[in-house]
Amino acid sequence: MNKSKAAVYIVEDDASFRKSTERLIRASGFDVISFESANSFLAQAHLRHPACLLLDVRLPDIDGLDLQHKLIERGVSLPIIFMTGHGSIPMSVQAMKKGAVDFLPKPFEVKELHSAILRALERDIDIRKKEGKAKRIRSLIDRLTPREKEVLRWVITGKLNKQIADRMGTTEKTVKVHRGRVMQKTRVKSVAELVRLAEKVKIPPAV
Amino acid sequence: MNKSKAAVYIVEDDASFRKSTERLIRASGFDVISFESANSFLAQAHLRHPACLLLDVRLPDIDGLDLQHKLIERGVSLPIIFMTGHGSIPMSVQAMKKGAVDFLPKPFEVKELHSAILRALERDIDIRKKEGKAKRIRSLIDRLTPREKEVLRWVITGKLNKQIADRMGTTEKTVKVHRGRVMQKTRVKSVAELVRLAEKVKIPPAV
DNA sequence: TTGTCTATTAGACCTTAGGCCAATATCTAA
DNA sequence: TTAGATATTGGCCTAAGGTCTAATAGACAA
Repeated sequence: MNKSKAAVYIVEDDASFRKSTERLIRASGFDVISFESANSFLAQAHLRHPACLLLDVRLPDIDGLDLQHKLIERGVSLPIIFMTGHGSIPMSVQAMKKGAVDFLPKPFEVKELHSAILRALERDIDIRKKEGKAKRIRSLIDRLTPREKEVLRWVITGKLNKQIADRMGTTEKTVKVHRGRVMQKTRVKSVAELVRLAEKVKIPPAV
Repeated sequence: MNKSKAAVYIVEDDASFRKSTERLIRASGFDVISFESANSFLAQAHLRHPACLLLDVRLPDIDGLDLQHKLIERGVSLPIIFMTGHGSIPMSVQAMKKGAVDFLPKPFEVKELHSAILRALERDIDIRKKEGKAKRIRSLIDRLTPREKEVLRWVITGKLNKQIADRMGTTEKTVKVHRGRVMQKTRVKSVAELVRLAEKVKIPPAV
């Protein structure tokens, strides 16, 4: 949406390079928050969004690639653009395999950096949107009782109430009640919507 | 499945390197089919599968990266492993961005090549499986008449027959008939299955 | 011209789904 | 012990889905 409010995190130990890059990015209309080490960045409790990370590979404490790995492990899906003065092909390949948006050898063109940032921010917006949606859906589904969840899985499998009752060892009447509550609690008005909802949070159909 | 029958295509102009690589891969139990130029590879009418492509970046006719691009344009989803003696970081990054499985600077370890091939073949199997499934589904859906397709889209949106009839300017009866035929032709027994089917071939719900 | 495919509609009939009200039983937390 | 959540079932009634038979009509191909 409003990209002028987007944040670009920079983790770079070379002070002069960091500052000049900072100025450059600010000039493009982004907010910049910089760090001179990986750990000081990790100490950040809260990340803004949309945002992306401009990351130097060689750092005093943690290697840039290791930081990338740590973020993935923690489930932080912040798009990363690597910068490096002494990179190698295997290094760049590894970074890209793990989902980096780009890998820029210093010195690089301002245009390249700018386009990489735009791509990274777009990706962040995309991811956040999906994550947000999945979160909202999960919170709805968490309100279902165990029995209701069971019915949900059979319903999205396409089974009739009668069949569900058989498999669950109960009566059709009971299934109907559970089913009705599932529809209420998940706020959908049709099985089709329910199936789509379940897909988004990867609830598999029952056996 | 049976990886011993997998094919590895090699496109490499350096004859000695090509032959030694060929031997190496054959020793791992794969079939190898090699070419000394991109065009001779492109002339191949039919690709085997599972398979992957070991591609040199610098070639006499077409650049390896351009070949990758051409394959993508043609909708050929063959996993590619690049090899190169004079590569650069931007080159490897570009290749990876476009979906290469790996990018190996010569000389590389046999182990690396081997693991890259295994990953590439697995990816190919995955892709083929999905493509095959999508193809089968599309062939089912192609047998639907225009009117039936229209009904299909409304059904997977979760609309009632009555509502569909309104929007299509016809009667509920007619919708029921179309709907019944859609279920028959697509061989599903429930709306839930139909929704899942449509998802797999990316048929969007109606407005 | 004839025949097939497609689209449309009707009527009859049966099955499913879903909502409303009421009641019972269990279990847990306050 | 009591209130609340959960699971269960029944009866009753309406709406919606699904199938079958049958008929009409236009488009297109042999």
